Amino acid sequence: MAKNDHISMSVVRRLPRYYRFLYDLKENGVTRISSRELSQRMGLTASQIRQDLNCFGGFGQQGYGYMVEQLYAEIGKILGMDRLSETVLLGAGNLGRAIANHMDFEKRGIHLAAIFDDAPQVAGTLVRGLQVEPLEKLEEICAAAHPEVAILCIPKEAAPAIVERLLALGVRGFWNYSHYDIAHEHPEAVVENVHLGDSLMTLSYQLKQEE
Amino acid sequence: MAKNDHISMSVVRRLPRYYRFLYDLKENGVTRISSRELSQRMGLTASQIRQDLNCFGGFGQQGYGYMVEQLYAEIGKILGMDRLSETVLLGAGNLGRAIANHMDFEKRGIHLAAIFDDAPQVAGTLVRGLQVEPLEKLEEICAAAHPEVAILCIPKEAAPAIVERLLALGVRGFWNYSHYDIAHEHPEAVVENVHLGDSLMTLSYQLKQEE
DNA sequence: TAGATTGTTAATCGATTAACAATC
DNA sequence: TAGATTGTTAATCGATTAACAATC
Repeated sequence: MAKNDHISMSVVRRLPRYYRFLYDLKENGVTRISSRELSQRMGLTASQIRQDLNCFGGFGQQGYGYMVEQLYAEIGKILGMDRLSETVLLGAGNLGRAIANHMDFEKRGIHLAAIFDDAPQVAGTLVRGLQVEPLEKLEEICAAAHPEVAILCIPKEAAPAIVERLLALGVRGFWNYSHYDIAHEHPEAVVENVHLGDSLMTLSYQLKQEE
Repeated sequence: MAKNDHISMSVVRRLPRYYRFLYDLKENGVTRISSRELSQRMGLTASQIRQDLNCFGGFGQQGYGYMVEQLYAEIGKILGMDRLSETVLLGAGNLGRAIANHMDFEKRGIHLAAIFDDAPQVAGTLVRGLQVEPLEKLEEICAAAHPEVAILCIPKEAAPAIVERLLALGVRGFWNYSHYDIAHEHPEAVVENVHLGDSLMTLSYQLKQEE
């Protein structure tokens, strides 16, 4: 499918946004769109949109534009939304429970198979219909579910040991809310960090500049 | 304080990570560090660290390195961690409540003054010691608290009207978990988007590439 | 066909890395 | 002083924008 084998992360990080805009266009009954009109709606240049899309193939039609539904489907495939990755969630504190309940996992290519936490307040409770399991059952449950993704909503201190166990169980990707630097310690892992505190501090910086 | 008046967002987004690493070094009793050693710990180049820091001033000492505690304090000041921004949270669903309970707001320069939600399940309940207020009290409460930041944990459809009201009340910065494109609609606002679904989709993309 | 818009190459801009003189 | 390491300039690399030929 890919025209080039290496696509820069700058491009990849724009794909989900294209995907969302195209979904909205589709829902609003728009069937075709030019790079120029999409660029105006998204606040990008038309040139960038055409460059981005052409990393993956010629999805448009010269003189005409892009078919919204087809382009939406193509980007979905590129992002891997045409299958579900088995996934386990580590940590059922405030954040872990909110992620479990809030995310549209199936629409994001994820199937949540199990949730783990040792804390007595949550152990055994139901979260999104799943019983929170103790960590000692990690190996047993993962041997059956074969997760390739783990979501880490655990404290930094707990992360190193759990990451080791998950890697040994075949987990390849981490959606990492902890401050443990998985990518640096395990270069073979695929890591997407979500550092909410960092994001908030960046907002603070920008506010300060405006004064 | 700033040497240059415009600092690129590429640099700014690295600052919170420096801040975290320096905090850990400080906690571990490290008093000074060279750009080379920090670069090895963080997985950056020494050159980039020196370039980044020099956007804001000469914090190091030639032949010696950087004083950890001093550098930590300087970056904190640059990020605005030396004061608290009054902040309101909109939306006390799964995500809003988790954000309220989970974030170390005070350590991130934020004071959470009020939480708003109209849903009957949460209206009037206590979240992080604050009573969830109905949206009709937004103007009254903001007139007293003068928030400059709003955290949006509300659905996309609810966002446009609420953003208008918040801007009219003097809010300048938005920590935006919704899919409403504030920055595009209101170029004068400072916006930091947190699009968790987008982040998860980029993880999915990266996993797919590895196969 | 004429008009429109893509796909793609070339030009520009910005960010990162390398090199080294300044200096502690 | 000699050694180390910064601050800063220059070189490289990568990403974005502009331009235009291809083509629907």
